[in-house]
Order: sequence, then C-alpha cells, then structure tokens
Amino acid sequence: MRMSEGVEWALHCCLTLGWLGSDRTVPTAKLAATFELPPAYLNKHLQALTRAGVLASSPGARGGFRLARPAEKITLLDVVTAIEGRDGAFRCTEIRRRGAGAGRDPQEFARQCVITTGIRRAEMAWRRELAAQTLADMMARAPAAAVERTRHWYAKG
Amino acid sequence: MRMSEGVEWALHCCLTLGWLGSDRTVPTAKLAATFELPPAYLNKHLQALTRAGVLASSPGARGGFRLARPAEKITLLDVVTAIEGRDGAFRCTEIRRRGAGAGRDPQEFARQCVITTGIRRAEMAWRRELAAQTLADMMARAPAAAVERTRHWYAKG
DNA sequence: GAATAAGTACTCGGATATAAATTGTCCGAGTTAGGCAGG
DNA sequence: CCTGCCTAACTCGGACAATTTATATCCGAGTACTTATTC
Repeated sequence: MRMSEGVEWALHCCLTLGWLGSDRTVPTAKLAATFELPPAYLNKHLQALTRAGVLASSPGARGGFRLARPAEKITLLDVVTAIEGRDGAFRCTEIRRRGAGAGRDPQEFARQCVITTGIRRAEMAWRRELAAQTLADMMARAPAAAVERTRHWYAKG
Repeated sequence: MRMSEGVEWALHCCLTLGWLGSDRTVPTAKLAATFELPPAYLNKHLQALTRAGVLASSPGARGGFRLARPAEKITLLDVVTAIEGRDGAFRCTEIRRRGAGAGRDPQEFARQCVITTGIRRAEMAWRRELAAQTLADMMARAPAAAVERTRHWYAKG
C-alpha cells in the first residue's frame, strides 16, 4: 500500500507555485529542473492536477502552470486525490458471498460487511485529516530561508 | 494507492477463526474453500499473520491455524500491518535537496519537510482508528445468522 | 506605424515502452497424528 | 496389549511465473506570444 511518488512531486510543485504567486506561470521544464525530476512524467501529474482544478495551465509561449485558486482553498486531500484517484485504498470484493456464503438469502448481505465498515472508518479519518490541512498552512509552516531561496532560484530564470 | 486484497482475506479468516474458538485449528485448504480463494497464496498471507504473532500454526496432521491470542487483543492495525508491512503509505524521497536545493547548508534540512509532516499526520489518524477496533468488536457487530452459518459450515468438515 | 503573416515556445493528450510490485503456482523439507505390523 | 514403524495430512519456506500497476518517454496537434514582413 504505497502512495505514488507523484504525490510528493505534486505537493512540492504546488508549494513552489504558491510561493511565486498566482500571477506568475511556470513551465513544466522549470519545475522539473527545480527538483531534478523527469519533465515528461512530471507533466503528466501536473495535467492531472489541472484536470482536478487544483492548477490552471496556459498554453503557448511564456505559458505554464499556476495555482487555480488561493492556497487557503487547496487542501492536501485535493492534491492527493488528484494524483491517486478518487477511490479509497480498500476495495471490498465481497468474498463473504463466495464458497460458504454461496446460495444464501441475498438479504443476509444487505448491510456491508463489518470488515468494510471498520476499514472505511479508518480511511475517513485519514481523509478528514488531509482535508483539514491547506496549502496555505504548509506555506506558513515552512522555514523562511527556504522560501527566500526558492524565490531567488526562480528570479534569475 | 490500493491496499492489498490480502488484507480482506486475512480479516475474514481471522473473523472465522475467532468464531470457531482458539481450541480448534483450521488448515489452509479449509479456509481457502470457505471463500473460494487460491490456497497456496492464502497460505502465504496466513504465514505473514503467524510471523506477526496474530495467528499460531500447528504443523502435522490435524494441524492448521488459530488465533494466537484473544480476539479482544487483536486490532485491525495488527492484521493490516502484518499483511502490508510496517512502512507507511507515504515515503519522503527528499526531493527538496535536489536541483535548487543542492549545495545548501545541510542544517537547512534538519527538520523534516512540511509536506511529510502533513501527510504523516493523516497516516497517524488512520493508524489510530485501525488500532481502536479489535477483532472482538467485529465479531460482536456481525449478524448472528452469519456466525451460525459459519459454525455449521465448519461442523461437518 | 499598423496590420498581417511566419516562427517559436509552450501545453495537451494519447500511444507506447520499461521497471517494479502484486498476485498466483509449485515443490521439497520438516512435523505430527493415527494406523499397522510384530512381538 | 504394547512398541516401533509407516503413511497421510499438514505447515513452512523458497523459487519461480504471470499479471497488473507504476514509472517514464516520445510525438503530433493545438495555442499564444514574438518577430518579421508588408502596406
């Protein structure tokens, strides 16, 4: 149950874009160079963020990506689900209906099985915690030196 | 970020073993037949549960698996980590140190990055919720009819 | 100098290739219970 | 009736194969900015 590496990439990129402000657009190549990531693959993730409405993209020369809305309104959950998809980690395959459960009254399975209920409860706690943290929170918590260096890195290019 | 199907298998097996009582041992083949699962692969998961101390196994004829301790003392987290491993879903690869971050004062990276902190917080909420639910809770919550049918299924074999 | 055309830089989306994790199978070795033969 | 051996049933552990997912690359099409050209 490993989370895609793309989540880390996406969050770092969002943080960077937040620091630069939404009036500036940054092309994929520049973001990829910032973290030494494969440009084409990073682009795929940025596109996913764009489809999810987290980022906005401008085509053409001097185009690139920027945050689609204020950092206060972007949660960690928004970014994670954009990359990982909407589905939860656990998928119930209803094995209780097979084998010993075959041929039983369908009404016996009307309620979801207790296992699914239990795991879903944990997943909801996870989502709730992710939704409670915004990009703005992250930006505020980061050391000032890192922000300064990042802005400087983007100033020259 | 999909959770292994083995978690569902493991939990259903633990539930079954709990209903049958820890004085009785059940071989892999019987458990596999109960849910129509591939016996050899299920066995691999049962072994993982045994290594984790959730199940106990007896070799030899009339051998098999049983719960290693009372259901009250087995949490969902115990089972999930036995199958999925001890590591969390998110792994920080420290991309902040690469590219723009290369050559900076190492002390600047002394604290873990805000992204890791944020995601870890959510993972801890997830683990806390899993640890709060025991096998005994699941057993109590399941419909009595299902328990009865399971016992009957195992009575004849 | 303004309008227009060509060129350049960039994103978008899909097709495709490669690496890795998951899922599933197989087999040999070790262990125990129960049956069987010999005394 | 007792003892020792044999066999069947089972786990254990590792090697291996198949399948799916994650990672990564490439290219054509479309879009916007810039420059060059024309009037």
